[in-house]
Amino acid sequence: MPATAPLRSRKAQIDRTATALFRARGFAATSMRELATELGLEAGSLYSHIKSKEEILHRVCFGLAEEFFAGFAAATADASVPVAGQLRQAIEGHVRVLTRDSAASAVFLHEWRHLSEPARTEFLALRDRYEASFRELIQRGIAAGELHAPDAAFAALTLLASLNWLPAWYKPDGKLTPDEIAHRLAEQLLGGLLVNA
Amino acid sequence: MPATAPLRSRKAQIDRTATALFRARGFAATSMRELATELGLEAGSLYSHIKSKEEILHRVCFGLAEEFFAGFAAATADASVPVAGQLRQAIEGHVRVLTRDSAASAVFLHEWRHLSEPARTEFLALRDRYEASFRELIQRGIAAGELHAPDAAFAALTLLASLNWLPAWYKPDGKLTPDEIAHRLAEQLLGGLLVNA
DNA sequence: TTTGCTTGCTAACGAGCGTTAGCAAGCATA
DNA sequence: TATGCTTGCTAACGCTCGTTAGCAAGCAAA
Repeated sequence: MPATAPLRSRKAQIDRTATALFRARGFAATSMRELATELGLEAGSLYSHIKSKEEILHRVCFGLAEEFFAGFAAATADASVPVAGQLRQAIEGHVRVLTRDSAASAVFLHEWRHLSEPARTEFLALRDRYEASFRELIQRGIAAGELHAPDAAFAALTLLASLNWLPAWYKPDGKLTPDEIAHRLAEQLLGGLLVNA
Repeated sequence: MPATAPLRSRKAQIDRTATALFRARGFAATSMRELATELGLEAGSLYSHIKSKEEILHRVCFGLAEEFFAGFAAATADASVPVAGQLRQAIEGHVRVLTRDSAASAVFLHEWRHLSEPARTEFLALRDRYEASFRELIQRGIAAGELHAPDAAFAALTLLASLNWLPAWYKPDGKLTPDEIAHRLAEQLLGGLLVNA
């Protein structure tokens, strides 16, 4: 009995609110009653829209994984671009996803461990594949003489680490726009990678 | 009725085991019964040694904070060392703490949010102070012409981010020793900061 | 031998958890 | 008017949670 038509589907509202709570309190410490209250509902009512608490987490984690892959694919689609440029675009794409929905990103980064099997293993496989993509890109950059690093795997981990800390401090109303942040991060991180820094 | 004298106090054993569980499952998802089982005890027996579940978390978080501050103080004690050298030592000190007890480090980095007030606010103040120390060190390095970065605060966040990802992938029996990791991280991160990279 | 500390047990408490069953109101479509 | 989908309620289920009370065994010091 909705008084006004919901802007998005109720399910999407639940996902959004749950994501914010999961980020703030953690998945395990967020109760369905808390989530329902935040939405002005009773706990039982949630189950008209979702199957389980974990289903929400699953959707958030795998949904964001898709976004990250899409961003990387777009950044590396044009093979005529120098590898360093592709890496810069991949960094900016990654940051764009992180800033577009930093709550979901934080959940993606930290709460996946509460997925039960086999989802957990599937998720880790996706994450490994994503990291491998960066590693291979850096490797190609080293081979092409555009980048320098003692260890591509090490460099990839460090690079993603720097980026992934972003949701911990990013505020949408901060003085830096997402694009400025992305650009600055790319500059600073590539400064340690580019041959002629 | 201990058959053999405990190597360390029972309390310390509880802390260590709890830390490992908190890291693996998260604070909220770790039950006292699980912790007790891991130690070969019943849940109620834990309370002969500790006051509460949160007390363990408190000890771990604030204990590690002390270690980080001690490392930083040692790294920056000698004012005759160039600032870049002090920063390198601070990085290595930070990595040393992270690798010496990566489980406790992971808890320190991610589970502090389950501290209740006022401990939570106190903890965040400590963390802010630690970040500020790095920021000021970088600032001094920029002022002295030893480092270059568009924004010291930004550089400090990025630097700590790279380091703090370490507990997520560090394995004590990996091919790199803690010192090698520390050195390599310092190289790569300073490579983007040093004037003559 | 007495005292007291450390260590551990069993049993239970009140509370909160995720989830389900059954029902019903409003709405769009046929 | 009839059908069925969306949305929401109340009440309750079985279960697990952190924690406490009361008791007792082993040991070290007095």
